[in-house]
Amino acid sequence: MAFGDTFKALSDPTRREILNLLKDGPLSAGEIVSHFPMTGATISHHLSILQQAGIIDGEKKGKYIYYTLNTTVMDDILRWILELKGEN
Amino acid sequence: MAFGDTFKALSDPTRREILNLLKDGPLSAGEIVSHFPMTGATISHHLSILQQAGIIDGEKKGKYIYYTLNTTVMDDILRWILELKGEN
DNA sequence: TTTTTATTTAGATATTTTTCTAAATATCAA
DNA sequence: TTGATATTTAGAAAAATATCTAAATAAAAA
Repeated sequence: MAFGDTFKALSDPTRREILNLLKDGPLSAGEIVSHFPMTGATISHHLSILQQAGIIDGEKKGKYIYYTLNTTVMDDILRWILELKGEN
Repeated sequence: MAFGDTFKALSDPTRREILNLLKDGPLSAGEIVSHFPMTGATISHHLSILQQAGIIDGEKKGKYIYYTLNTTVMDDILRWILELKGEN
């Protein structure tokens, strides 16, 4: 919800990789897990942190939970950086 | 030097506040310390992390070390976010 | 209904991070 | 040169983080 949560969420390489995967469209938790050498529990934890930070959304469809990017928080980050650069 | 270092550097509130201070121009380590309720050693550590990440530069002038923003790394972050948003 | 599949939650451990105090280094002033 | 000031480095403790295994929950399939 705050910048801290966002940057903290983005500071982990696994989580950034998850975002890159979601760039091409929604994926279920299991599909995401299959891209990493970690357990489902670990990836679930990372997904929870990303969701908490508002960077992704999860929607349950039957047995699966599909995750999608939500870039509105990213816009806040963009603005913060531009502000820092004095280009705003 | 990598995204990880940059986001990790930005994920701490004290460090973000330091960057905000430097937005208005260079400051010595001591001047920066005076804005926080932490010891000089702690702030020195934060400055080191920011410098390691390439977000600030430090130049020694006699007894003092003046720190300045270096926003070129921020441009990489900007591009990464825009890329994620598919606006690029 | 029972079993299987998808995902999360709980609890534990190892690593990393933040912060402190004390000591070290470098520069300036007397 | 001696003493004071500015800053960093070293080492330690507490808190946060990433990861695992095992257990819990929920939905689908048999």
